[in-house]
Amino acid sequence: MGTTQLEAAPEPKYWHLRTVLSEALDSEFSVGEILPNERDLAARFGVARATLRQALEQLELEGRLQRRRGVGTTVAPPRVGVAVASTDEDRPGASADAWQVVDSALDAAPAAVAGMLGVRAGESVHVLRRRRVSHGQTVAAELLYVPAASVPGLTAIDAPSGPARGRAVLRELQRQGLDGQDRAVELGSVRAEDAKELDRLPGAPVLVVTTRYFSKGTTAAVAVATYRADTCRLTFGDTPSVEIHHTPESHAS
Amino acid sequence: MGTTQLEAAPEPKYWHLRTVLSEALDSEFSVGEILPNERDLAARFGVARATLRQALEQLELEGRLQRRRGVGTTVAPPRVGVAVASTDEDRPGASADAWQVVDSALDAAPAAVAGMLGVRAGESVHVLRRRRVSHGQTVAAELLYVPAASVPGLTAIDAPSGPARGRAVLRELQRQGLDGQDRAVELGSVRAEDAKELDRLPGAPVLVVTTRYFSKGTTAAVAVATYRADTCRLTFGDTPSVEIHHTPESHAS
DNA sequence: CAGTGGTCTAGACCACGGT
DNA sequence: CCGTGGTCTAGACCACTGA
Repeated sequence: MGTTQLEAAPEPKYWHLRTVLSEALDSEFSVGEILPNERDLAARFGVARATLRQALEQLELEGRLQRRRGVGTTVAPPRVGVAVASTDEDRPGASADAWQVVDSALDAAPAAVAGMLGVRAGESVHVLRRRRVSHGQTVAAELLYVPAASVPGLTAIDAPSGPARGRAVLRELQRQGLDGQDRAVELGSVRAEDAKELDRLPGAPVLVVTTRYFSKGTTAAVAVATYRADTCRLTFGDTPSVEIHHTPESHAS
Repeated sequence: MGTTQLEAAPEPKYWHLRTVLSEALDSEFSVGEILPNERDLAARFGVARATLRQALEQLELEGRLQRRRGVGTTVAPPRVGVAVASTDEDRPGASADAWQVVDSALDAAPAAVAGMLGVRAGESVHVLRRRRVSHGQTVAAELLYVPAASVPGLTAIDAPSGPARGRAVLRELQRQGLDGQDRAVELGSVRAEDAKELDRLPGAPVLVVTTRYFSKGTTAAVAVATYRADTCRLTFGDTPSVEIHHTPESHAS
């Protein structure tokens, strides 16, 4: 290729590109602005499209870019802070704007979940599908597993499944009283099933938050929530949604 | 390619491959076992190496695989749970085994950090480099920013920089009394500088934990810690390091 | 429809680890 | 030194969006 670079750089091209583009984003582009298409950009930098894409991938991972098939690549807004540790997250009333029940049914608990719940693997539990919307965008999809034993007062008046039933389960769970929570955060990839709802392709990176709800010394429920890693910053603590300038590349010197 | 698959699958090859490999890992491989090399695997599945690599990348992201140049691809152990919200994380005595001070110096605070600390951008603050070791492996690198105003009692007896000075800063910070913390977790990529320490290539995914320490109503310090996303599960809450079966693909139905 | 990003291929060479 | 994964290329075709 050309003789543009004169550095003795053992630095990969895509990484250098990432840096160059990152700086360009800071200085020459504004949020929402659309970048030149990948073929043009690759040509402009004198690299193959695959290499250019590797750099774009990084920037998307860091929440700097947003790419949509058929549309283009745009400059992403700073990540939104979503509060994960609010105390009354599951109270249907208080959290109506944060979580909405999509569906509910009785289903077998996966082995990992069954273990945490202390029920037999494959035992049927309530499975609530919930969705979290923030700033007009779905930022998280969740599966909430509630063993029948945790909601003894649940009547059969409501339908056996559906959103209404789900809300009834939540109400009853809340009525039992929850005295503690326990969370873990790890990196994962979107299941094909959640991909559409989160408007991402299968395999896109997500932050998986596993929550255990305790009641009277036992694990009353387990929630597995997947947050879009590109657009979300999970906040914990007393001051939930303080706006912080985004931290693209882990931290600067 | 061959006529092995008979599905009308609009599913990408790499995604299908990921699933197949994932199941194979569950049933036919044990932790630490070394997989066939990428060229062989690609040939075996009748795909290009790039496609095979895309599948491996996914599995590595999910913490199922570990790839090392010059060595090979091995089956990764379940992610280790690292407690992030323990109350006395910064007490030098109690956390000696978790965090170790690598270095310390006075340096300009990056804009984002300066904003949180309430100091002028570029103002000189104590910058502590710390490292967290778990199960004999470095799982996190951290930069702790402490403005001079937060450690008024700091004497000039110790060296102006170096690990010893860092420990002195920590001691003094602890002596001032911290009355609260505030955390945010987001996805990022390893800086080139941290890459070596974490034994990862630049750009590898990390969980960036930004912590603000409060004292007497003001932000006394800010820490930016980057955890290896492939090997770590961040835990919050009362029961820190309970072993949970890993959750590879966000969650199973 | 044209234009975008997403997938896939079949090569090549490089950087690194261990022998 | 060889074998490994990591980078890079130059193409091709597909899936989706919006005019």
